[in-house]
Amino acid sequence: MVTLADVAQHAGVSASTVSYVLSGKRSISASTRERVERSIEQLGYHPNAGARALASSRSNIIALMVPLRTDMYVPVMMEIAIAVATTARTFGYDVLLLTGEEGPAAVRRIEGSALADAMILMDVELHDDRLPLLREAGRPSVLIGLPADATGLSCVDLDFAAAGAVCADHLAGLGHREIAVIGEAPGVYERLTGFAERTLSGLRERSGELGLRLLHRPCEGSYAAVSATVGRIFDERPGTTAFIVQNEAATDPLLALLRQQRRAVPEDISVVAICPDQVAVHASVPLTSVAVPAQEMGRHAVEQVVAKLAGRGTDEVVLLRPELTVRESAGPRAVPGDPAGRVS
Amino acid sequence: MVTLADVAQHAGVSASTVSYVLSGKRSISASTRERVERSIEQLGYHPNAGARALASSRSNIIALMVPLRTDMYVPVMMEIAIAVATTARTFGYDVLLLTGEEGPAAVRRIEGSALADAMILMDVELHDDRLPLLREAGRPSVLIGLPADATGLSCVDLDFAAAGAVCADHLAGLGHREIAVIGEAPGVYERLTGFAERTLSGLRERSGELGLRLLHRPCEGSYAAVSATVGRIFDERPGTTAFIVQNEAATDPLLALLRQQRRAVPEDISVVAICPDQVAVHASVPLTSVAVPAQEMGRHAVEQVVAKLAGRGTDEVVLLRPELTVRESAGPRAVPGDPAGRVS
DNA sequence: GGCGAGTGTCGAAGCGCTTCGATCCGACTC
DNA sequence: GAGTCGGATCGAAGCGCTTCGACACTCGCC
Repeated sequence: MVTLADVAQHAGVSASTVSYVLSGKRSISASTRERVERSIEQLGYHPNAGARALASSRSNIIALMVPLRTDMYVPVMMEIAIAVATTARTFGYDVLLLTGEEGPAAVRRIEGSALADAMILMDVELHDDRLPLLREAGRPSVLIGLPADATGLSCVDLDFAAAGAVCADHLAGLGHREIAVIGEAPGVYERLTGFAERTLSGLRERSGELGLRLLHRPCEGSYAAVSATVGRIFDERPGTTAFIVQNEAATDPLLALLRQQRRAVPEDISVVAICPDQVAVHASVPLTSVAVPAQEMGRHAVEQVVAKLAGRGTDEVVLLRPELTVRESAGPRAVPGDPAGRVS
Repeated sequence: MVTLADVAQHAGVSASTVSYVLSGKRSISASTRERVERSIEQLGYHPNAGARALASSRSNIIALMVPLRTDMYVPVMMEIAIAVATTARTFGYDVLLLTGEEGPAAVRRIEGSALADAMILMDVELHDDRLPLLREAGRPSVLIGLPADATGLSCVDLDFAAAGAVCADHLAGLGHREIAVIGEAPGVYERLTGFAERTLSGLRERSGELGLRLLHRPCEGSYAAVSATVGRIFDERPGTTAFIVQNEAATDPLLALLRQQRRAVPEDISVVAICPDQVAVHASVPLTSVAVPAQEMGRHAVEQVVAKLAGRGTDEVVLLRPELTVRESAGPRAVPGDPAGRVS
């Protein structure tokens, strides 16, 4: 293995000079720098990560805690994780993948072992047991999600309340008055991750202002569950003309069901989804949707954590503005006896 | 930060003794061990990862290279990644998440910097440019997937050829003679990852033996694409009575389409999928399927890499035996004019 | 022509751990 | 009771890097 000393010898300088060439922390004459760089190149030198971490007490690693479960909103998680990894690389950081399994112990372990310089947590619950540890930790951290109490913490998330409001606005603008909300699986609400509730409260508030009738039902993503839920919704509110879906897995079954029931989308029933663009685009009817900006969240989290590591940056809650993209699944409310209402 | 020296002082022993308690590499009297362990506990000591890596030249980190793209077979990838992370922890390893973006450079970087002790590569292509580097690397590696030339490398993968054969067997056993195969997106074949081709060749071979007629069509996962593909299939082979689907994203659209065309599954048309169990279970008709054992592959890869790190274990290609689970989507072929054929 | 201010480079002291002898001591043998 | 063996512990030497203070040298200036 090639070491700093090898490079120094090859370039005819001292080890510290090579180090300064690498870090840029002191000025080095152009000629020396070039010589050193050539030697590095020729010898194929890579600094030893362990030695560097030990000497500098910075590992250039960011820990990313992903949820253990692989059943829910997987594509979003994956997209965030990959965005985190690629963005981190552009700042010279690598990413350590931790699963939620270890819970708070993982935070302690990372903190204690100096394995990572900072942490990014996904899938944060409202009252997450890791939060107290993070607050008193010596290392920066950023949450993707929004806990009940965010004081002393940095967070990045979609403004789900605003997302709910945007959906309500859009459907109200199209003339809809009775709206059904197909939510995440009951388990998501039980785990108190918050985002589903925030959507709902934004939705409820705006619906109140706009005079919409809202019916909310949590729902598993399976075809059977969606079928049962939709059945109950139409039983309870036969006048329902629009759905808002916040459940990646439920979109396809919902569209399939409506088709089967000979309810045309968007002519008879409008559907607005809150989901990644990818899901919206690939649906059997391209979905008018509010995007969950997974990549942007990942990128943002890294940028914030890197800023903190650089001494810049403070604790702040960043809620990304939701953007509704009009596709084909939502149209004006069909007015009974008015065929014009069925023109898209 | 608490150091080894702090623990040693607190326990009234030398630093090396503490180290040996931790590593178990020399025998330590029970009383000393207990004293040291109590001190570790009380002080909340965690060994510094960098120092440990430097001194021992082992980082206790396994690098995992995941594909960059987030459009294809995402759930499988995520499941593998999480299985790798959790399994690695049980062996005392952490996982470094690398994206395919860097390509061969990442292999060199990890190798040179000693950031990780070993590598696991996902989404390996038939002629992957990383393979030569891995062969001459000083660190063990395991591929999830199967390249064209696996000499000098360890691989774990599902035996896709056998999976294809199992599907053919099952459908033949139910009396089907004309079978259509809906494959992965054309991009998957172009990238030459191999698994799709292996399925196909297994399928073709067994079909030949059994006298089945096979029609294979690559297909994007979108509803529109599946619709077009299925249309063409029925045009070309009106006698088709069964589908084999190897494309997670296409299963739902396929079932929706068949329903729309009033072809009942499994009464009129049988469907067998090659996909993760989760997808099969959640489909609108629970799918008879050959599982892609994501977790098992991840676990296996880690176990193999750990064995190699321990000096045990050799280069070997492990092809997991496919298992077909009978659910509800495949039944006996409907014999024209024989209503009994429609009894499941 | 000597002084201060830069500028570029070097040496050495660690960072916290592992690991290799070396040492110590009690138990056992003949 | 001297000799031997082996288990338990210690000391010290690094691992490869960063970083601080020191040093040498150049330059412009009064």
